[in-house]
Amino acid sequence: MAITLKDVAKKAGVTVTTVSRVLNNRGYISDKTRNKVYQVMEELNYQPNEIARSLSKKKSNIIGIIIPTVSHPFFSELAFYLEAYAYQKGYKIMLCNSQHDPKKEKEYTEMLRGNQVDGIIMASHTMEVSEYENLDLPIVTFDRQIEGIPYISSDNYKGASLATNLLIDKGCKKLAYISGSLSLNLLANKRNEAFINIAQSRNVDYITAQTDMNVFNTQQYEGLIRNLFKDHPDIDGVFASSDLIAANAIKVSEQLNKRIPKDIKIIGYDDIQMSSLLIPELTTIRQPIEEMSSLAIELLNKQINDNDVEIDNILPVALIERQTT
Amino acid sequence: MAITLKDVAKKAGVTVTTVSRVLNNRGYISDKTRNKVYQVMEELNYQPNEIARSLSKKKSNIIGIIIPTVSHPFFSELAFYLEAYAYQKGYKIMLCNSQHDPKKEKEYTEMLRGNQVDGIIMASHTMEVSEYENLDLPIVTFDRQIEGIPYISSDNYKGASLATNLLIDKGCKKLAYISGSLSLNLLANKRNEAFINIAQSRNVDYITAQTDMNVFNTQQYEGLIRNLFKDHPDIDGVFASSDLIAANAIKVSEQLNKRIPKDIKIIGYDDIQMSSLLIPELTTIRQPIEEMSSLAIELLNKQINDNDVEIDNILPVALIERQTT
DNA sequence: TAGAATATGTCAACCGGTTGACATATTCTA
DNA sequence: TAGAATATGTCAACCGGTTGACATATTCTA
Repeated sequence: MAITLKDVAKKAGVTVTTVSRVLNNRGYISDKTRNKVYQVMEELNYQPNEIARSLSKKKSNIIGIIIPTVSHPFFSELAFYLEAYAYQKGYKIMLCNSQHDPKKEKEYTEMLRGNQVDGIIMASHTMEVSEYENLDLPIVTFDRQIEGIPYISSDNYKGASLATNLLIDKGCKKLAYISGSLSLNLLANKRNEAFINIAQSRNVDYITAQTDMNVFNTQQYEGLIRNLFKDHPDIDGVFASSDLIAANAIKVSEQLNKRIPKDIKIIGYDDIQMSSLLIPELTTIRQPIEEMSSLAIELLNKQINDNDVEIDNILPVALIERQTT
Repeated sequence: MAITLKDVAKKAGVTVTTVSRVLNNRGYISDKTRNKVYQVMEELNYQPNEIARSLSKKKSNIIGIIIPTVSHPFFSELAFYLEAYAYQKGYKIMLCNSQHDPKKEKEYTEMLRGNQVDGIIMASHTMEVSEYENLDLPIVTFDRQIEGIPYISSDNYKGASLATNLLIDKGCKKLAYISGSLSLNLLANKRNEAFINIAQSRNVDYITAQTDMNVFNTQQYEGLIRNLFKDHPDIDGVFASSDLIAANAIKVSEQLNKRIPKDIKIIGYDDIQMSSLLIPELTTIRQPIEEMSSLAIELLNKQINDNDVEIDNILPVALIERQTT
């Protein structure tokens, strides 16, 4: 049977009010009484019931994170840092994999709302803007700009510019930009925009290709890339919107006997840990995943505590040159 | 201000008892009343307060998962499936990254206990056995055998046998087994055992190398492997205890101009998604990550519902031959 | 028509902790 | 010594939902 605050009070010879005062560092408490209470709690292996505390204080200290899939390397790293920084600030993380399915996204937000989470970090973006209005919760989004909601993004335009210019500077004549679906109005779509703008302004031939919305696995990436390379064998420069897509492009290039970087140069986006593990090591645009995570928790925490926050949070990217260019 | 059950009852013209009956499908409720209540809940955008329900029902429907780090590809995949299967059964996942730190592991279990989780899936194993006894919670462990606690593992001995025999059958004369720390008494250590047994019984020269306990990143793997290859340049067969370590071995081999599989053959363990993305594609021992996850949730669910469960759950492995052997 | 079945209401205790308002006791300070 | 400061207790309402026990009303069935 679970030990309650009442048991602690009884054994410590004080009232539940006193125990609560000790726990919440509220009011006057002598060191003698405080130590006695802590000692009894330890003896009884007492753990305050966070559910009861949440109900009473109307604060759960739980943050929900909704991501497309935690098995994707970018999001697994993001989840790792989010949890670490959240924990430092006394929050717990509830993990939700939406697989970019609007229905699941909606379900998860409802679930999180019912669980009285203190806030939501939204890194999955298929829900309609209007559906955010019903939430009445602190929210931080990644890569999506919604009126009144603070968002975090890396400088996508700059990143894509760096990548596209590098490919051109290194002599590429036919560029390809490979990404996930552009049908969501995400800030990451600026990568596509920059790619096109720069290719056009520098008079370089280019093509773009997108996956379907909920594509995160290797077979589908491979298929798309293989077809692209078959249809456009003169592609000699690839900019991919993620390192994972880039890794697939490396793979297909190898299979088609395109030497990297001699015959084809490849640039990714993210700089996930895996990118330096590839052979050849991937040149990529680095998103500061850890900083983004830390900032997300900071922004959310501020909102939870009714502090003002910056709405627009664009973090700098960096070009990380390795062996694919 | 949050809508409560009371508001719903008032607007629907029934009592809170009736609304509760509708919500919990308890007692007699006419279809007319049921529909009316649901309609009002929708109009008011009412979401039952799961915190209050958890306190009342003494069931949170939350499962804690403690893993070394979700950014490791094996654990990110595991976390993905755990969350998916848990959600199907009405559970929510609280994510905890322990980084194989005993102190953090202890903290997380305490935190989860305070949050009244219905159970814990433990895939991080530095806590003393005695510390599990205080938990009084349904638990499932991965890869660790603790008296009275159901565990899940793949057939480590079989997997390592398949790998070691394959290397020898393919002509390797000097084998190396590279793994994480063996100082924890984990079932995965049977891989080491099998490796040594088979090498010895088949009279093949071998060596083993281990990382420190909390090593999960590439630089440290690389350093260890590079030193190993430098000190033992005749190694021509590598069995790694994870695909991630194997990927590093591939990398270092390339750097040292060891051709794969001609000069050196490499086998991993896990068959994470990344393994087929490597160049050359990795031969590995497949752990059925999805099945293990599904089973873990099943075992935990049964315990939560006071049903008997199997303690020993060893899942079969498979040899997946690709290009590194 | 009597009794059973269906349907909803009344009532209040319960889950485990929090907290405001005030009372009481003791110690400290000017 | 009076008043302030420190320290703990008393009391009960509160958080939002659940539920048992019973009452009351209506409808159905033999």
